[in-house]
Amino acid sequence: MLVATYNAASVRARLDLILEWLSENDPDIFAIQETKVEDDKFPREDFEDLGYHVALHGIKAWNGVATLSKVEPTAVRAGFGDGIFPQDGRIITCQIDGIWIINTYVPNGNTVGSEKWDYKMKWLERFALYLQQNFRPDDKLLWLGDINIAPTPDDVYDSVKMRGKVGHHPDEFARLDRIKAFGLTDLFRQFHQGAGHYTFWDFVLPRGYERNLGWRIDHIYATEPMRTRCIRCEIDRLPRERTKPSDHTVVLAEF
DNA sequence: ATGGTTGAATGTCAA
Repeated sequence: MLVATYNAASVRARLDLILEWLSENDPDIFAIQETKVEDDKFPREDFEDLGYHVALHGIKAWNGVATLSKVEPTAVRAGFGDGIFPQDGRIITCQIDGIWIINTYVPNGNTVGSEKWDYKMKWLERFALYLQQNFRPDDKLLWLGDINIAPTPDDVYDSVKMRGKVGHHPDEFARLDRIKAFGLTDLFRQFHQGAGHYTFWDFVLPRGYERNLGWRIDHIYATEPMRTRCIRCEIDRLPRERTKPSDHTVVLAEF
């Protein structure tokens, strides 16, 4: 089984790129973040034509998550399902072929100390609670998406410069540790060590991709029953090298 | 020193 995740930075702007990637790689599950489109405008048919079911939680203009799967998803839940936390297109959960798939677009946080930063902290705390209240560590479960945290010094191009900034801050590390304490493992680090493995390169930095000024902020986490079944986890840089790319690229895991 | 790019929407914000 092949599972992949991709922050598309607009699913419509990236439609041809995604359709080609799906045709070439034939994943069983493909999680998209930052779809930037309401559900009734999502290009559903293009994916259905390739044999995918589509589970959506989109809003107008920003955010938005979509989970595509060859096997029909069940128990689809958009948002945290508590009627309290904002339904802002950042989390969609479903069960696919007996495996829980939680696809998230974690808030960016903008700048440390801002209102958006506070929301990111609260969101991460809410997500830790969501795991504890809805799942067990011995469930077959994957958490994947744009996590918006580079958790170790190897996960960002200049850790000394970025430490204490948004995306590489101790308060983020602590909250991610608490989430992982549920029983989740970062699959990429099961197979690859060291610096330079990134999933996002900021458009703003001149020749940022060519100079590999990146961040590893798109992750796939697994509970123990899925970790032991994982045989491969890779970053595919090809989508980032295309014309009109997203600023992120695809991360994939095989089971 | 606060630049630079992209997408959605058409103001300007979010990333």
